[in-house]
Order: sequence, then structure tokens, then C-alpha cells
Amino acid sequence: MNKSRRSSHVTIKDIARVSGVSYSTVSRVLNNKDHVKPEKREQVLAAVARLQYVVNPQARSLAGGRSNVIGLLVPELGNGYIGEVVRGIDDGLSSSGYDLMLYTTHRHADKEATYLKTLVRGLTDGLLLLVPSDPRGYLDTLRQEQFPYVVIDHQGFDDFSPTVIAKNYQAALSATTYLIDLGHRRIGFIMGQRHLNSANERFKGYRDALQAHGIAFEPELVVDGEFLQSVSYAAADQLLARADRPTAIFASNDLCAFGAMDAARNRGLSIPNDISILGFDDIPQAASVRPALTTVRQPLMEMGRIATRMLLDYIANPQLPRERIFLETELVIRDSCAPLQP
Amino acid sequence: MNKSRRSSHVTIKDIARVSGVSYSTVSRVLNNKDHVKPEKREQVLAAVARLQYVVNPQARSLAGGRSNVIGLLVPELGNGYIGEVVRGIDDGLSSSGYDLMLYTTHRHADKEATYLKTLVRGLTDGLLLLVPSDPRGYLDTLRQEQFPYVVIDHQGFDDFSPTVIAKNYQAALSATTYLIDLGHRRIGFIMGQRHLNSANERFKGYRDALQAHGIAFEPELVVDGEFLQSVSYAAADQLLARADRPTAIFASNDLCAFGAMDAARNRGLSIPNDISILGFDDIPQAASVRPALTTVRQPLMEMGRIATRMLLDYIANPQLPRERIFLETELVIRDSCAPLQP
DNA sequence: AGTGAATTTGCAAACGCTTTCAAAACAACA
DNA sequence: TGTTGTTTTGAAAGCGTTTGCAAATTCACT
Repeated sequence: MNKSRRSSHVTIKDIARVSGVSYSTVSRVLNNKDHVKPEKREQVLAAVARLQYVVNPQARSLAGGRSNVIGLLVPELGNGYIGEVVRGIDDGLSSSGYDLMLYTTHRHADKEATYLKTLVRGLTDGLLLLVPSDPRGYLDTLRQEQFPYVVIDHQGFDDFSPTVIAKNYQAALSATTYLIDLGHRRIGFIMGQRHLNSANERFKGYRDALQAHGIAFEPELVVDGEFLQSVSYAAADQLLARADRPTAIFASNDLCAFGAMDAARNRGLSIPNDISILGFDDIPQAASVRPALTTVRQPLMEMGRIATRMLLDYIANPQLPRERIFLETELVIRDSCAPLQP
Repeated sequence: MNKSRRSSHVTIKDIARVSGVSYSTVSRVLNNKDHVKPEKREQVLAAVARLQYVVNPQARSLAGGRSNVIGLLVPELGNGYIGEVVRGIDDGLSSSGYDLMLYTTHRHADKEATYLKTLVRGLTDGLLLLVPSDPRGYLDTLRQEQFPYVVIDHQGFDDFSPTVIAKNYQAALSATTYLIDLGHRRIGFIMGQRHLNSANERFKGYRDALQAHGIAFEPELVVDGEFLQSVSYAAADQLLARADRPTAIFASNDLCAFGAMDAARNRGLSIPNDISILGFDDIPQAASVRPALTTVRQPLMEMGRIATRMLLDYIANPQLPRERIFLETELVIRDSCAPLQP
């Protein structure tokens, strides 16, 4: 059956026969190489059109050509943050002629390494790494093999990988400042996964903003949310249980903010009157939650789009210098933060 | 560079040499074929482990083996509905040894057809079609070539394609009945994209429920939302502008429901006191929106998971009879519907 | 027309694997 | 021990491309 399927397809030889040239010439035409007479090129192209020929990507890449697919390694699906970035990637890829191979690692670092081997093995022409868990194991391989790749939301494990990432520190700094300007002095912080650089950068921004305004940093106001809604719920609840509970909470991402909102509501606190809550990322849900979440907008789609473009550029021109791009964020003011009630 | 990358990899011949057998034997071991002495098998396996060999999928599939990748055709990304299904697919694929190739058609029917050709060309072993726009053009090809595929949320263009889809009619029927049981008599309906079967099925369910309770069907209460939030906003607004506005709205999907919620809020109507709103799908946002959306839960992940399993089964055993699976839905009662206020 | 250089072409050898076929090895039996 | 049948093995032929190399053609000059 497989056999019959294959044999029914037209190959490079078929079109060579039909157009009266050798199949190497056909290959040249197909790959837009020099040294083929315009006249023959025409013939070949005509045959291609007539027989509805499509290349066999496998054969092409086996023979040393490009595979025209790029690989995307994501930790998981179904998280607004990742979904947005993937959309950007998809967008960047559209009309590039490249296909997308999706790998979900589900936070298994070992899986990442295994996948990588296959991917580099010729399956893909380049790699997009989205918040890789622990890339130290294979990043060197990638570099040595000169394999094109771009890291999105790079977590500071090296300083040579081409990267696109948002300015986490500055964003957190100005978000916290916004809360301070609203009059808040006791500001809780829900920390993200501590092993991630972005979490730490945001935390630093938070602390520095406090300091800049002469507000003492209180370690008790910092709880761990691990970038997860459920964990953050408990963490926020703990914060809100205090006699001297904060009047505002800065959550390390929107999911954490949602957890905090749930906790607040559950304690009968009104948002933003009793407590202001501020998120990070601006995933789609942030706008549809009630009250709508005030949050730091990371240009997620943009990040995906830019990373893709960088990658395609590297593939096309391996000599290009590796860039590290830091994107601006934007504070999106909605309804979850209010001036401190006197 | 490409060259050097490749040559550095260990191939089937390397491990043949190391383990002292012919490379055909290695191939047999790798593919778990019969007729190889346990002893040699051991040797080979040992060499594989020692040299960290990984097969080259391209070569394998070129040679007539399987490619171990399945293709997924989706109309677009970044829509909660699709995201959930994809999660299910990813889940179904995990530990199956299959990789996922993602194709976004952005609702371009012609794109679908083109992609398909390449995909069937040996790039993939099977295909998952998610709400395909207009598959009539290529479905026959697929069938003729006996290419394994499964349609998710099939829209009624044929009755032979293997499918998994939710029971839209029954779901809409009981959802509407729920509203009626709450005392509502004037129930608005936001219609989905009319060319999609699921939209029509839901509409039928709505109408039949009314009829079953002796409520006259009023065409003016039906507006078009096209499964989009923005369009539904306008549509719902039109509904709510009426002097005899409905006391409940059944939206064809959650996105439409969100649009309706926005419209209601915008008119100062309280949900669910002034107006009840009911959705369809139960995408993640439905739970986080306020008030939380009462909606029909389609088992989206489950659909993805089941479709994937079916597909893998077909690939493994092409003789399997093609099934069409209809999944139960569930009414998830949250806070957006209330008994009719007297 | 003749020469050398430049351009265009085709042949053949990969690429890494699967699979057919026939030979080799083994086992079982008379 | 010779025959036959069965299992295991290896050699070789692809799979559909790309590409290096050499042959063939074309071109620009004498």
C-alpha cells in the first residue's frame, strides 16, 4: 500500500523525462541554481506545473539540502502565554515556505535533550527554544554544530545564545512604581519559579522600586506562586490572612494574579477597593477576567514573530552575528488596581 | 558545514561495524523484526546505547518506512477552542513515538489542499484535520491513497470520514431546556458561522427545545455572531436594544457569550439578574470570566486525545473499520444564568 | 576556421535507511 | 550421514534528492 502510494507520485525523473533534460538539471531549476539555460528552465517549469510535481522533502534533506522545517520546543501547551508566542511564530513563518514541527517537553529536561538530537539530525533546519528548562546540556552541541537556533525568553544560562526577551526588570520596576504612585505602601509580591531568570528580574524590579521610594522591603510580603494559578491562590491567601495584609499585590504573571483574585474574592475582599492586583504578561484572559486585570504587557506575539525572523535570517545566512533583543513592555491599566483607600 | 554536521553522526553502519553484524541486521533489530538471534540483538542494542545512536527519520521514511510524524491541520491558533483540542492531541501523542507537524491554514481552503499534497507525500504517516474549511477537494485523494486521517469536529460534508465530534444537537437542546426550566421564555440565540454544521446543529437544538415547550420561535431573537467575540458583541447589543429584549441569551460558543456579556455590561445590565447568558465549549476563559460562564462543556481535550488514538490505530492497522465517534457534552453551571426574575 | 575560456549539461556517487532475495547456518528427521 | 525444512544472515537494490566532476556545448576572440 505504501508502495503503491509512492509509485503513483511524480518524481524529479518523471519531469526530467517529460521535459527532455537530465534530472540534475531539473534539480537545478527547482533550486534556482545558476547555469541553466532560460529556455530549458521554462520547459522544466512547464512540466512541473503540468504534472503537479511537489518535491519530496525527505529525499531533499537526506541528500544534504534543506528540510524546510523549523522545530519549536515548548515546555507545554495550553497556557495563554505560550499560545500567544506560538501565534507570533506561526505568523512569522507564514509565507516563508517553512513548516513547523512542534515538540512539547512537558518540563522534562531529559526529553529536551533527546528531541534535540533528532531535530538536529537533519529533521529541521533551525530551532526555536521557548523558555527552555535546562538547555545547558545541549546548547553547546547546538553551537558546535553551528546549528541555527533562537531562544525566546532566555533565562540567563549563558550570554551567547541569540535571544529575544522582554525587559523584565524595567517592567517590574515601573509596574511597582505605578502601585506606589497610587499610594500603596504595603505591596505583596507573588514570586514566579525561582529558577527562572525572568522571575528573579521581576523580583529585583519590585524591590528596587520599593527602595527607590524609601519603602522598606519586607520579606514576609513575598510568597511563592511558581507561575501557577493554584499555587498562587494559596500563596495569596496566606498574604491576605495577615493582620497587616498588603493593600496591593504584584503577581509575577497573570496566572498568579488570577490566583490572587480568587483568594481575595474568597475572603470577601473587593478588587480593587480593598486590594489592588497587578499581573504580568497580558495573556488574553487578562482582559476578560473581572475586574479586568491591570498588567504588564509583554509583546508575546511580537516576540515569537521576531525570533522567527531572526532564525530564518540565520538559516539563510549563517554568518550573521548573533543578536540579543530586549523588547519594551507596556503597562496596561485596567480595573484591578485603584488608589489606596484612605 | 552541513556536510561536517552530518558526517559527525553515527549511522546504522557504524553500529553494524561495532557490533560485528551486517547493517541489515541492525536495521532489523531497530525495527523489532523477527529472525534475529537474541544474542546478536543484544550486541546491537549495546552498541546503539554506547554510541548514542538515533535513527535518521528522513532516511527511514525515504526508504519506505514510517516517518513517525503525524500532521495536524488547524484553521488558526490562539483561539481557546483549538488550543484545548491541540492539548489533547499532544497528550495522545505523548510517549507514542510520534512527532507533530503543525499546519495553520488561516482559513485558506487552497492552502489546505496544497499542504495536503506535501504531507501525504511521505512527510507524515497520518493526518488530523481540525474543523477543516473545505476538505471536499482533497478528501477523495486521501481516501484513494488510503492515507490514514481523522477529522475532528467534522462539519458534515461527507459521511465516510472517520470523525470525533460532540453531540451538538443534544447539547443545545438540553442547554436551552435548562434556560426554559429557569423560567425564561424569551431566549435570544447568537448563531455561529452558518456554513458550519455544528452551528446549525446547535441552532436546531435551540429551536426544538423551544418547540417542545410550546414556546413560539421568534426569528428576531436570532442574530449572527459568526463564532467571533466582536461580531457577537454587536449582535447581542442589537438584541438587548429591543423593547422586548430577551431575558436570556444562548450563545453558539463561549466567545460569542463573552461578546454578549460585554454588550450587557455596557448597557448597565447585570448578569445574571437582568439577563442570563449561556455559552458553548467551555474554553478555559469561561471559568475565569466574571461572572463565571455557564456553558456547555465540549470535551475538547478528550476529542483531541481520542482522535489521536484513532489515528494511531489506523496507522498501525489500516484494515480497521473507520469509526465516527460522537461524544457526550455536559452542562457546566456557573454564575451567568439565573431563574427568571419575576 | 581555430583556439581557449566560460557556460551548460549529464553521469554517478552519495545521503541513511528498509526490504527483497538468495545464501548460509542450523535443526530435525529418516 | 544425508535430506529436507526452517531460521538467521548479508549483499544489494532501491527510496528521491543534491552535488562534484567531467564531458559537451557555447562564446568571444584571433
